[in-house]
Amino acid sequence: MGKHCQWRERLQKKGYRLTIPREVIIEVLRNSTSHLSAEDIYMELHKKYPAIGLTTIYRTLELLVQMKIIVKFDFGDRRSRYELSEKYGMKKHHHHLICSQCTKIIDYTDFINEELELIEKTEKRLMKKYNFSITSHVISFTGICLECKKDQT
Amino acid sequence: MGKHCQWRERLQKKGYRLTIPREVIIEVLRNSTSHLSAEDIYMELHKKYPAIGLTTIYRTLELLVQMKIIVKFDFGDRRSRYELSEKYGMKKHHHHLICSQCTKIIDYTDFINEELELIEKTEKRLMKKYNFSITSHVISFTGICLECKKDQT
DNA sequence: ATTGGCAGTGACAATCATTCTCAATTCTTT
DNA sequence: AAAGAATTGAGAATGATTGTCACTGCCAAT
Repeated sequence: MGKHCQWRERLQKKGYRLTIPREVIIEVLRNSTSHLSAEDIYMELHKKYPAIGLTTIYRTLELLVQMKIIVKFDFGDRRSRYELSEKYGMKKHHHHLICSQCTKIIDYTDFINEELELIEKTEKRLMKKYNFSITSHVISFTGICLECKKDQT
Repeated sequence: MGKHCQWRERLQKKGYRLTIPREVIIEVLRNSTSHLSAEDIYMELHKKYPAIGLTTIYRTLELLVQMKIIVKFDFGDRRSRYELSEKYGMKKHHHHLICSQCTKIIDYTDFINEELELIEKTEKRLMKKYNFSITSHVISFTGICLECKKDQT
């Protein structure tokens, strides 16, 4: 078992219980190729666990974000999306490529080291200058993907 | 008159009319220190132009985004925010520093050249690899600002 | 100058993701 | 088993955004 299982301990240490919804929501996030919305997760679970309500999904996601077990993203499509944070998931750090037409999102991990180096340097300088504790960053590129480019004659 | 006035030509060339709402919405964006939401703009205008409705604000903003005269941002507070794009505004290119507590947003222009150089290089490589026309990028850092840090004893 | 047509508009209704409320249920610890 | 707290689900409420529709104002052709 790698680090990615320690979320249980993490929750319990804070007095939260391990419940079915929490188990399976994390499971869904782990098995997916990411960027699921609350509704996506609900749909996915509904097959096997019809008893779990959407409200619970939202509540659980909020808790997990707060515990930094998952990360919440806002790509411009008016709904939040979630993915396991690196520490608890198996995915490598990545950034996003967003198609503004079909809102498809591509994760890329290329050239990431170079980016991260710069980011780290920048973070340090910004924290000092603006007295700001930086906890995370977002880098994303927006544009038009191949398929959408084809479509627009 | 600098480039920042050419949005009129831009609209007209596409067959759109120059109307009061369009004029004043751009004016508000130009005079503000940015990141206004649709409602912010509505409030601002309502004093002098009570006849302009919120719907028109939304419609105009959508049009201006489409024309790339303004840029739409989604910081995680569940409402879109807008700023003039560089080409039509006077602001220098900048990135964002977001406080996750009070949602205050700091624009920073420091170290931006270094960042842009890397970004440009990365964009080129990504476009090639993923067959993706990149039109814009977002870099933002999230964290806790000085004031909020103080508050949380 | 009239008219036809369409861009532009505002009030209001509708939508949709998310949050709130509250009563019921399930743990955990006695 | 019982108390007390955490967790839950259904449904209502919220709030930003979008859709509808009738009305207005502008421009071009007659």
